[in-house]
Amino acid sequence: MSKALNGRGQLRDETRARVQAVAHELGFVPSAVAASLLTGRTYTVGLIMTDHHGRFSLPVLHGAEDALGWGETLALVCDTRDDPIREQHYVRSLIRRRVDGIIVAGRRTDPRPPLGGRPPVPVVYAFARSSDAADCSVVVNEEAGAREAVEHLIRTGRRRIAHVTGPRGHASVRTRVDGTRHALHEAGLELVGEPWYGGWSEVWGRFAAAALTRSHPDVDAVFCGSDAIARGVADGLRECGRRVPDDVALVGVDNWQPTAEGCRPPLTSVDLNLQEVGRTAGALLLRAIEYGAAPGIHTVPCRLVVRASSAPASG
Amino acid sequence: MSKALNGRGQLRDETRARVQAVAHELGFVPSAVAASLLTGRTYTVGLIMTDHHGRFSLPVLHGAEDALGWGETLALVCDTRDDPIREQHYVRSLIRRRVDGIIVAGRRTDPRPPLGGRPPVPVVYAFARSSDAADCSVVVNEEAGAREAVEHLIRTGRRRIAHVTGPRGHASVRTRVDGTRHALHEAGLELVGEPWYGGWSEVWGRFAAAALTRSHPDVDAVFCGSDAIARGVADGLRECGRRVPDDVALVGVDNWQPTAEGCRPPLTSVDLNLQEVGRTAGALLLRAIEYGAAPGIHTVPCRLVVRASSAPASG
DNA sequence: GTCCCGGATGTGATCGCTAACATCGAGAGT
DNA sequence: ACTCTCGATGTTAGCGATCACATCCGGGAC
Repeated sequence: MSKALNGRGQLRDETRARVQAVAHELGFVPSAVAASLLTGRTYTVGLIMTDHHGRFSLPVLHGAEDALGWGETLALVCDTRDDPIREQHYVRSLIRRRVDGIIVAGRRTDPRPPLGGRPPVPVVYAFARSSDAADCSVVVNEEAGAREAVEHLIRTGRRRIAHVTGPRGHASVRTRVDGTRHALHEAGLELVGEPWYGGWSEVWGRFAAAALTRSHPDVDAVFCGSDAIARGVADGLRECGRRVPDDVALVGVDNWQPTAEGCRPPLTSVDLNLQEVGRTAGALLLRAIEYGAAPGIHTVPCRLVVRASSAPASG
Repeated sequence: MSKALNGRGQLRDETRARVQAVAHELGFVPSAVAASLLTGRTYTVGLIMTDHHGRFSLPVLHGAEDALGWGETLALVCDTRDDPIREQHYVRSLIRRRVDGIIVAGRRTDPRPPLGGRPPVPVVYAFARSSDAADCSVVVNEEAGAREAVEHLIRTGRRRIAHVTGPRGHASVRTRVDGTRHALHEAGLELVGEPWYGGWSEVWGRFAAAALTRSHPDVDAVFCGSDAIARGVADGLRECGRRVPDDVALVGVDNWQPTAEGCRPPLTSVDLNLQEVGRTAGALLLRAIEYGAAPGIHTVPCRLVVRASSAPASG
């Protein structure tokens, strides 16, 4: 019977067909539970996510689903709401369920402490790497992303480039500042003023735009640490009488559709390729499950999505 | 042993403690797989979602997680990307895995065809009800939400109220128009002009605001079909020289933080209570699993979140 | 006619746990 | 003192698959 349904043993085609027909007739569906008990594989992985807006975790989940083969392997999704107790709880629950592996999707790119509870299965950290270098992590190459954004601005004729970004404490913020400086330096340019550290919000973007216009009226481009900031900057600049992109070009980060396309003008943005992060994490996890762990930090490139906000200067 | 760890059989406390201690020492974790095989319950449910931004599904997932008791019962998440083939595939996969039940989270409120494949387990539809009335669905009371929004506007002194909303084809759009008309009628008022049907985007909101200002310059409030539209309307009105909320009050729908709080001024919005929808769906599913199905359409109320955009008229 | 061979089919042990049943032992009732 | 009972502990079948092995059968070779 198992032979007929899985096509494993050797038996006549006709027999196989008959068994399958009867099975279908009876609505019989073999139990994956019983198979798991014997083989030790559940074809199920845990996906631990820590952000409940899902702005980062969801694309990761989708990528992972792709890699896990649409239902071949399914994901048990656990939202920890950033609570270590809950995380611990979920990990135990996953272990009890004998998942084949675990993906941990972060919310910030700062390294996070590895999963507690000594999971006896492979773990892959996605987006936020584990602070233990012996773990397997998949991260976005944010520095290259920032560099690409700035190079794009330079290529389209901008020279006086400022950087308005999020809170100093975030690893992403520092990395993006480094990338920005690097790209400018390579082109023989300097950042206009210091980086403007603030929040991730539009309000901060508007405020920064006003201040920036006062202190550096000659700025002709702003690279922003997020789409929300960029959108605030766009509105702020417009209200100060600067035209985007004619007077000032803008590039954001996240390529978050609602913000990037609602912005006036639509926003050029660095896409963090989170789906690809998820896909890579899923693929690495599968490989780790079958052939053993592949520790290290795996990097996925960003992708610059060009829209109207960074059109070449009219002059 | 099973008795000691689950505290089920009757045995001396000391024995129980000793067994537990040794088990912990050895890092022994009992296998839920084996238990499921025997008891027939996996303490796992399927969550089928159809929107991959997750703007609707994710809150539903969180609510469901609450109801399912943080790890007591976990959810296998499947994103169908609105593809019936993939949905079918996932359902089969869930059945093979012997999930205890399935939650189907929609993306639009229009009734959807019930799940194919005759799942032998309870199914609860969340947000989008099943078109089969014999199924169990949890939906938001959008009409009451619209009514509440309009009543709020009336209570704060508005009389000339217009409605800018999404595409005519959507059930939500029709329901919200009905709620709006109903509330106005009860107060002895009439909608200013016809409802403005369009898209869900900011662009449409901006366009509609300009047109509305031209055709009905005396409008003192706009109830919008979504936060994105409302935000567009806010920008459009401002550019036509109307002040929000002094001249025109605004209310949106979705209470989607980034949009509602990024808006100038911050947006009063009807919260669809999706988390509560998820919680109810989870609770109903558990009840259905243990005591049999509770068919019918269960309704969850909306919640009006008041922000600056609907402050009473200054005059 | 007998033997052997290979493909087709049947059989049973096993995965890890639970629940029902068997057993055991000590204190109480007669 | 003997049984009776009840609470504590030990034993075992079986959940539903898989896989290795046993069996079976027909045909070809000798």
